[in-house]
Amino acid sequence: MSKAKQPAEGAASRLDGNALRTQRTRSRVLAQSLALFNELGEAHVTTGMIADALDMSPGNLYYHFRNKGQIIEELFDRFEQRVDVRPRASGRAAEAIEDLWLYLHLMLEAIGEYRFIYRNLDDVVGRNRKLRVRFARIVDRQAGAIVALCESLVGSGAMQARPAQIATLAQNAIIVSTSWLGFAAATGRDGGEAAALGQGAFQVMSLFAPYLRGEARAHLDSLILEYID
Amino acid sequence: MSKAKQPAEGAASRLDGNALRTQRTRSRVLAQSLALFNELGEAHVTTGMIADALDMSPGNLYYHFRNKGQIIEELFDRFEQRVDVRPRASGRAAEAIEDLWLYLHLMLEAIGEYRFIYRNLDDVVGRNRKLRVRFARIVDRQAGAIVALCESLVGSGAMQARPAQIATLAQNAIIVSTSWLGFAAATGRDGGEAAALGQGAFQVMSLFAPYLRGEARAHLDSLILEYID
DNA sequence: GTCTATATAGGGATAGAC
DNA sequence: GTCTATCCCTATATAGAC
Repeated sequence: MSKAKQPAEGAASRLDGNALRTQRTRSRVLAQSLALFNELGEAHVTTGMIADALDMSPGNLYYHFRNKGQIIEELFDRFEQRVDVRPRASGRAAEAIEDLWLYLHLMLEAIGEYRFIYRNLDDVVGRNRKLRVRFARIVDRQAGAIVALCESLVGSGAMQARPAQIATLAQNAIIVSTSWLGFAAATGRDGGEAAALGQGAFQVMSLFAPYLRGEARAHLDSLILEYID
Repeated sequence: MSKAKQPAEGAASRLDGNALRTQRTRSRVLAQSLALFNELGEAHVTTGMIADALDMSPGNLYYHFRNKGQIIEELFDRFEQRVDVRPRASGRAAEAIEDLWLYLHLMLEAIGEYRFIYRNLDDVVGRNRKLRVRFARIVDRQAGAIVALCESLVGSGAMQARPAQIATLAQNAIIVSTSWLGFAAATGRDGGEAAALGQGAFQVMSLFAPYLRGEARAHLDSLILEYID
């Protein structure tokens, strides 16, 4: 499926100095692109800006990447791996709520690291058939993970919710996680990325609160208070 | 604050035939722009496409509007008026839940009509200082309206929630309302605008369900079932 | 008020030297 | 592998005739 990306490969298949250098340059481009995309929005970052930031010529950048779309797709690859986390699912009630907390926390961190994807979902993902399908699959996995965590909570008596409610709850949790950063930016209240992330975690966790029972609910409240200071 | 927009005004201040025609042309441009923005996304609609769709020359379009940004701002004006709805707030419990339902429904409709704003919040609103402030004010009003409706529900015993919970709930309701359409499009499951809107209403209303008590909750469930068929 | 023609600018991408 | 130079296209916006 994936073809060789570098032209100079037929002669020597060993990883010589040049190949290493190539890989390093590609990585630098990806890292710099991610930083600029996150800061300015993908559409407002030109290939020239990326090259400039690396003291590199535009031509050289295009030696390593066919086009701008390829940079985006490779960043999406990395995000896809980064976000593919199997949640821990311990049986005990006291830990189940922390499992949920941990999982959502990891998701929000990953979203923050690759927020250019979420800042403009429509342009980055919505218009690219391949990415749209892959993104939908990521969302499905996330929903599945959240549902499993909720079922674990229900099993231990810490949560009270019917399957249909859990499904809707999981959807809403993903929507809020997905949209919070962009929403905060659009209303101009992000006030720093760290603050926005903490507030986002609070918003997401509060979705689950009304379904929790007994000490699980108190436990969640304390986790929230701890997190947002 | 707002200067005269048409040059031919010093001579005759009465509304003669030309002035009427001008206004009509401006309206046609705005309507066509809205349709195209909603369909393709603001960034992907050129002034030439708008002119073409109206069998009009680009030059003529620029006679009526200084630039593309002005079209966007005037559409935002219309949206701002469209969305500025004071919710009804009746005292009785049975009606209070319908007041909330009605208000959210109206919001979702308005968002659907001007979905190009929400489809790409960052580009349309986030980068324009004036629009960003105005959008934040709209969100504040919406939050205030939802909070008031919830307080009314609490007062009549139909809802059980503390003020802090209500504030967070209102925020989440706005985030889901705001983001649902874009999210559905990005995951490729919108399956028609009407369906997406109904599903969005369902997602939003389900946020309130766990805080409702007694027959109010049953009432909401029936409203939801009715709405999504 | 509307048109045609065009100036202008930016950014993606390529050619060819080194 | 990297650079310089440049092509090419698209889109905003303007000039000036009718």
